[in-house]
Amino acid sequence: MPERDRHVPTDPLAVSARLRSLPSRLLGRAAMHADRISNTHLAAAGATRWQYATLVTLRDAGPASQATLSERTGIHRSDMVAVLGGLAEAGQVERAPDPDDRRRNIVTLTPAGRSRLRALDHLVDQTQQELLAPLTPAERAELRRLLQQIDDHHSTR
Amino acid sequence: MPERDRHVPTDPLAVSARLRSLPSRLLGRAAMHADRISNTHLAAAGATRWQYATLVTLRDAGPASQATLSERTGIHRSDMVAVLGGLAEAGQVERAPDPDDRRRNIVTLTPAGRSRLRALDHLVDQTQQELLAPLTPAERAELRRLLQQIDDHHSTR
DNA sequence: CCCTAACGTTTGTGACACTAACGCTAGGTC
DNA sequence: GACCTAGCGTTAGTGTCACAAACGTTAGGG
Repeated sequence: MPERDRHVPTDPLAVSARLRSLPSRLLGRAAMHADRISNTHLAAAGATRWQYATLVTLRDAGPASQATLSERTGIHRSDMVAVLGGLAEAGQVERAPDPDDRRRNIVTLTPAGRSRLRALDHLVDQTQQELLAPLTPAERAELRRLLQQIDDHHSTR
Repeated sequence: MPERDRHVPTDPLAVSARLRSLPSRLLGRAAMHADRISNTHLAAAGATRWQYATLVTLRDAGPASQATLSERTGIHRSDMVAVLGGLAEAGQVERAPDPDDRRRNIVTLTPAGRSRLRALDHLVDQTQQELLAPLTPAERAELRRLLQQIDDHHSTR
């Protein structure tokens, strides 16, 4: 006796083609994977993405006030407080009042922070490899280029 | 008298090149822009991204239980409750117990939901245009392809 | 009759981006 | 001098998103 199609089994994998091709949705999902991967790896080393971004910025652009660090990293200044708190507590960063403007803190990378950063650099590179595993080198470069165009376009305005 | 360079003005725009080129960071920033744009437009129409995804999935893959809808949309089943609650309250969806399995609710798109969805389709298309404005049609297709590869690779495992 | 498992639901968690407000300090202008 | 405006670091709170844990209900197999 042939199966009566009660419920019309409705394959759960039948995702809408429109939904699957929406760029905003694809971006969200890819970013979700990226977040999960990099958070996992960084957490295993006892660090966070914000801490890494702050350390890199201090190394590449030099000591700066918290407000300047906020602009450079894109981390909100009210979140920067805790980030620097953690880094200072770990001795990777020094927060000293600016003698020329006592509203400011001048944040400096310590030797400990610098060596810590080298380890994290290595780790972050691995996460990028894992994230971009299915892409060829040329495709990775193209993806970077396209994403940078989108970010620039919506950031500068 | 020439300006003495106290503070070493430290251009706030001096973002680290390494940080700016990190794919995971670029993905996060692009997704942030995408979220902001689509949330703004959908909120103006009194809808959310989750509601839209659910409506589209119901239209394209047919009536289904909440659990099946969760798998198809990627929305967690504990969040799906409120989404369907909102849609049902607005009369865009009907939630009826499955006579063949009383654990399940069969969710169906109503005519009101269908016409509402047509309006949202239009609106969502506009957000994609706005998001991808700086890219050529060929670049948009390439971006979709690359993002889909990343998503597929990290979803199927 | 158990046992296992799936379903819908409620409650809570954590990361992220952001707003609002506060005390303090700097740098004018009257 | 007194006054005002604005930037700084800080705290507390908001909203979205993805998810975990647990509970009562129902199905179905040994």
